[in-house]
Amino acid sequence: MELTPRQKQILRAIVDIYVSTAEPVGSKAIAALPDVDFSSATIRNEMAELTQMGLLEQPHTSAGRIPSPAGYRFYIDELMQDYRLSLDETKSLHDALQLKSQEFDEMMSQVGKLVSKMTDLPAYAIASRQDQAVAKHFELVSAGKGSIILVLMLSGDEVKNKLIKLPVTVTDADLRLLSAVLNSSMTDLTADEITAELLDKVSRTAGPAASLVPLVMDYTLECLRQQHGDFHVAGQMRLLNQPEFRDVAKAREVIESLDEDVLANLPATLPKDGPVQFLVGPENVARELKDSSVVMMRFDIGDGMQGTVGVVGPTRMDYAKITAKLGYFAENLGRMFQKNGGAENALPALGEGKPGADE
Amino acid sequence: MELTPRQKQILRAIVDIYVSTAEPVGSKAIAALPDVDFSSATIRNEMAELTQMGLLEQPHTSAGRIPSPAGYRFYIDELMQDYRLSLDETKSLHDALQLKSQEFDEMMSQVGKLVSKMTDLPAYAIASRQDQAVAKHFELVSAGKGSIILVLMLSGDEVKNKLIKLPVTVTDADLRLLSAVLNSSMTDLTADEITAELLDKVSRTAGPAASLVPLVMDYTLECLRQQHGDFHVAGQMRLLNQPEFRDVAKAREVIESLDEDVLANLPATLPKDGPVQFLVGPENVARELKDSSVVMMRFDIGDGMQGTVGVVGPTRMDYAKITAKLGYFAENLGRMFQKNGGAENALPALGEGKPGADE
DNA sequence: GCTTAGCACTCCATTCCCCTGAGTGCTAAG
DNA sequence: CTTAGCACTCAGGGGAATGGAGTGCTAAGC
Repeated sequence: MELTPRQKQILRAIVDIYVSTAEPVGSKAIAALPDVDFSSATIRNEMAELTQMGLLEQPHTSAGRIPSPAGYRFYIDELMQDYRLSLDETKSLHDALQLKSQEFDEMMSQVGKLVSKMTDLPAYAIASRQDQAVAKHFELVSAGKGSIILVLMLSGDEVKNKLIKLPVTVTDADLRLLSAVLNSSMTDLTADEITAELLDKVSRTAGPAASLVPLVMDYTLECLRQQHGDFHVAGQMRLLNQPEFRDVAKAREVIESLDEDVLANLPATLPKDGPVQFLVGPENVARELKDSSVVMMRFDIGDGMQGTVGVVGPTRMDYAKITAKLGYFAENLGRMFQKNGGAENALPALGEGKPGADE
Repeated sequence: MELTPRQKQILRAIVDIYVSTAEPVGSKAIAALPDVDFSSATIRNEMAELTQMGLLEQPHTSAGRIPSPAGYRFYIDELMQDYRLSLDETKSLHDALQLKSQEFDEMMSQVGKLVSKMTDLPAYAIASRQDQAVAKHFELVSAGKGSIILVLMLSGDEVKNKLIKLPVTVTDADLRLLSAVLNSSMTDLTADEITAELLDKVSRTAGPAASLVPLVMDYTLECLRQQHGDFHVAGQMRLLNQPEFRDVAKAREVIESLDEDVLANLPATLPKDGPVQFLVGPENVARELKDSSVVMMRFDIGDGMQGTVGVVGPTRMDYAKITAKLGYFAENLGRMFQKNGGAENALPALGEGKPGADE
């Protein structure tokens, strides 16, 4: 798509104005801009052409123009300028960026709420593994009443646990033996490396508690295979702040798809190329989101984990500002999650960083 | 407040009709009911009196009547009849009542979603302790890189864990000694029973790892003192399905208060007397909820824990049906959470019941 | 004395219509 | 190629008219 510089200027102006007013933009409004020195008639001609090209749309004959999805896409790819966060904005972002919890999952949930609050849009956050997980340590603790608790430490200091009911009577000594065997044979292996033969071999050396091996390892494999953490959505109702969702029915459609569909389409919620990705209107797979846009950004958590935060809003979204804010989060969240940062950690009062899973 | 039988009949009819239609009820509508054999004029007279008594309201002169908050309250206290769930309803409740997760907190969150879905209203779920918690077992596991993971088993098979950075170098033997000391001196004690002196004494016998004692015990005390689990809200946007919230601004007010205020007012979200409690309109402490009602119900989780589920909706709510549904949940959730139910467990395919906290 | 038919009255909600104003596309002149 | 001018379109807002549901009151009936 080839646009003349003037066409670009007009398209950018239309996007910018429409994003902030939510009203179709007329030729006069553009002609009135300070750095525009051609008449509204000229602009009308250009606008007609841009409409022809599919970059603009007209709600009705006697209205101004609004950007089409393709128009937004062009804007994002070629016209958008880096938004510089104002001092006030930076400050309030910085102030908000205090994660109270020390529990990993709880932190992710707070991240979602935070991003939602700071962008005034529904947001989501999710953590996913980049590396293959391995078990680091097995611990079997008797919980009385014929059951034990399996505490499983994974790479990345994740801790999982599960109550297991004992199918047979097992002594403490048996449990200790089993723990020892598991810790010597089953640690540092990815899910793929844990073969049936290996399991078999371990069962044979596990002594009286051998019957527990399948129970323990089933759970372990389940944990190792789990690529994604929970999907945390927050601030769905902020969608109602957007004029395009003043119609409750529309809002509900989108919000419901957030609650349900996206969960089923997890992969779609992760950016594919680059740290930031935009899905404009119909670019969204989910039909319910065809009039909405998603901006998602990746951030680094360390320990072979990566996080993704995203916001959902009307296609008429301030992509530049949202990107800037998400970028701020991505940068600083990464730092906050890096528990090994120690004293270098730029943000104060973070406590322990990322503890294992908990609560 | 003394009402004649006929007045009661009329009030009940008005509530029932209004609840299902959301339209003010006129005298004719009542006269048309099958078991009403007095004329609309009589009903008008009675309605005037009920209005006088403050049990009914009139949106405007030429409209029918709607129940006032006091009217709802009277209805709940004296007129409401047990709603018998239809076979279909029971079936869909039963079918929905499958908690996929085996993690406690995750289960509570699912309970919230479930209740919301089945009542078509925003719902919340929260767990709280009835008994004082005590530590059952301490486990310290080296996590490499100069840090350890504390795994703490509490009464009720709750498991908590936390990553602790070591201020000093500690050998595995030191850790084992510390574990042993903690397990022999610090288990089965409530938060109150863990005195400064006791801590002091333990520190003195803990050997080289004594400096870890405060770190470990601070976290332990924090866990022991925590009376409530997370507050899980779900389905906020279902409020939009209610005609009284077609005005987005009103819905937002309520939804926002759900997200924020209620968290701060935790105690208010637990029923005070009896297993079920109704808060009608202005009976709500939060000003934002003064036009809404809350129905909350307690259920038993076992292990010294209790759960509370509640729904939030317009004062025009089908209190009887909601109560029946919540009751169904309360009864069956209780059973599902009782992990000791074993084979008697009425609902199939529940897995392990309530495992410790996790993820 | 309670109940009810009849009736005048009130007032909300809907519809219709008109009008205004913003914005366009086109044409012709610069 | 740009721009002034102009006829045309159409959404949205502001009454006015209309219909209808519901009430309160009065007077007659059981």
